[in-house]
Amino acid sequence: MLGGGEGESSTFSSPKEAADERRKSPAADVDGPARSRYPEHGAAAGRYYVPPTASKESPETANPCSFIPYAPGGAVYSPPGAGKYPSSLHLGSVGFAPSAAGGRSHFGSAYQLAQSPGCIYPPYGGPGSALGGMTLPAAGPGMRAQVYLCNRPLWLKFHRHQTEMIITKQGRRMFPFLSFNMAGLSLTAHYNVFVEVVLADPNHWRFQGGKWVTCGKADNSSQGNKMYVHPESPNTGAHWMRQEISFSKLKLTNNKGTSHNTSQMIVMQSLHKYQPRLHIVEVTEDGVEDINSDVKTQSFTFPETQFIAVTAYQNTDITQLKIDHNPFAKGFRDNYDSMYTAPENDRFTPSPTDSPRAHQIVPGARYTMQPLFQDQFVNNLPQNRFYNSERTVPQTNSLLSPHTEDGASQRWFVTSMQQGGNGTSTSNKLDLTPYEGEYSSSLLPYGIKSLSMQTSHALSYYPDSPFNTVSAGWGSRAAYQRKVTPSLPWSPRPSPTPGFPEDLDKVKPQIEEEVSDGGGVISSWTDAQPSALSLDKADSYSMACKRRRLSLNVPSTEDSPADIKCEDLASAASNSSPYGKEPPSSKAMAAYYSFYTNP
DNA sequence: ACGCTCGCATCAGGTGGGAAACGG
DNA sequence: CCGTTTCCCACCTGATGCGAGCGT
Repeated sequence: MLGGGEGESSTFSSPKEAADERRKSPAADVDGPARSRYPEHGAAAGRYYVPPTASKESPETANPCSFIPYAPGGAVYSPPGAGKYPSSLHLGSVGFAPSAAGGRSHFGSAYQLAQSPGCIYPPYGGPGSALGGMTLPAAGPGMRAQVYLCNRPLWLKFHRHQTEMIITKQGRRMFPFLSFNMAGLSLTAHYNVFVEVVLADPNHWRFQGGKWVTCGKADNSSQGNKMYVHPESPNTGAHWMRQEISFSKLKLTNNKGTSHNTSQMIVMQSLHKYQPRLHIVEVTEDGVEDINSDVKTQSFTFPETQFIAVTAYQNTDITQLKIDHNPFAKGFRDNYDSMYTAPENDRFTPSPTDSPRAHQIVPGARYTMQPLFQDQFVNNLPQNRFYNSERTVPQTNSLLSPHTEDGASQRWFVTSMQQGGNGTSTSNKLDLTPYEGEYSSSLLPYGIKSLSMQTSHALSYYPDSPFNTVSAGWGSRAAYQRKVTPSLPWSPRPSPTPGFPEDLDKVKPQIEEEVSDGGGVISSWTDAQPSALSLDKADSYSMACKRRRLSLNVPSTEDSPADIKCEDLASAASNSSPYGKEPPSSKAMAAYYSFYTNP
């Protein structure tokens, strides 16, 4: 029913067993042989990520969509001994690109790079603007991979307030968690996929006066695991590209001495800023690095996933976002019940009948939350139904599902970096421009066509969700129609809204504006979407926040416009193809899948 | 009888809040 | 003293098992 997922999972009697089995793989075992190739944890202390535009007071930083330091010539923190690796990791890959003459990295080197002290954020050499010109490379060896941050809109929401991640002794999951879609891998080649978390800057941080300020130097002596190998590693390119690759089980801890579950925990220090990085390493079939081959490692960095590790939340805006978006924190939502019992007129938002975005506007658990919730937790699907691990659902749904009303469905895409290639880019900003046309069709072969929308049961895990037909971008939502109650007043799709292209036309320029504009992004969006946002998501959200604690630094209401923008876009995209009976137009896709690229 | 779906109960585990403990 | 960390709590989700109901 679910294509390859079930078949593969059948190998193991349980997810745990499957994971254990995979862990036997040298590559998958972070403590095993493969791992031994990585200079261990202590070395990570010296690795920093320093955005070229460094100053946190700069507009670049202030703008969630422009904080990405892609300037090729950007400042890079380069501790002594950092010079060994190509400074090409940031938003790019090391290797794989056939043309990456100057930047290719040996397979083994990539690992070292991942673990070695020194700079991991080399100048971004991309052109900065791949707008519209981007196409997916044909599958095959030697091509560059593209990686999409599936839940990027959610990450952006958090990033605007400086994301915080709780760390505990026993380990705390990340929220949002990392979730990617991949493309451009060789279908038959085997890859290890893992996440590494490194210091983002050399500072120690503290929350003072309602904002984060640096406070001395970071403790470079941090020890412990910095890597989390995806439990499905190693696996084929086809496997990785089939559906979302999520790291929902990844845990963060401050317990350096922990000896159990080290493979699932990343050790970090409180009040330090970290930057997760995704690595894709081509390996042999048995998961061993092929040291005889060149250019086998690609690394991707999404600046919006940067976060400060804390043992207790500092910024109440972050707390509120967590509560609003993390289903496990539903118990802390104070309007959970009222959202259901309140009369239509008393709600914070009209029913979706009035607007396809209505469910995103209400702060209540089952309104605002659900789509994001699905996004993040689709990964918790019974693993044995898929790939025994943190998989979600087939990319089929995530890419073309019409049930993608939430902006989280958008995929934010990073192509592997072309070393020394088109180094003409002077862009210091994240290129969020929706890519045009060809991408959708190029990507389709990886499952979109092969899997039926109805085959996915991802939403079966949210049977009570009125939005379970809404793909939140975790991409993977498929219609779970059986349990959807058509009579629900907020039924996400009472009548698919036609005219998506028109909406899209409005949305796309706004996104571009957001990307290119520094701090004015939010306001511009707000101004541009007077009616689209008429449901006052912003107001709803702010109201919700007002009923709770409010942090001193940023008015909660500022969140809304940006949030809406992302969600609105996805919503528009989803409307273009009700229930997936027809794929979105290339135009829709262009706006729907914005991406980072550095060809 | 058998297979399937569904609803319910149970349990494990994740969540932030808040108080207490810790430590510089 | 104050900032940080730890622990416990109530609440929630998700996985699982069981039995009832239904159709073949």
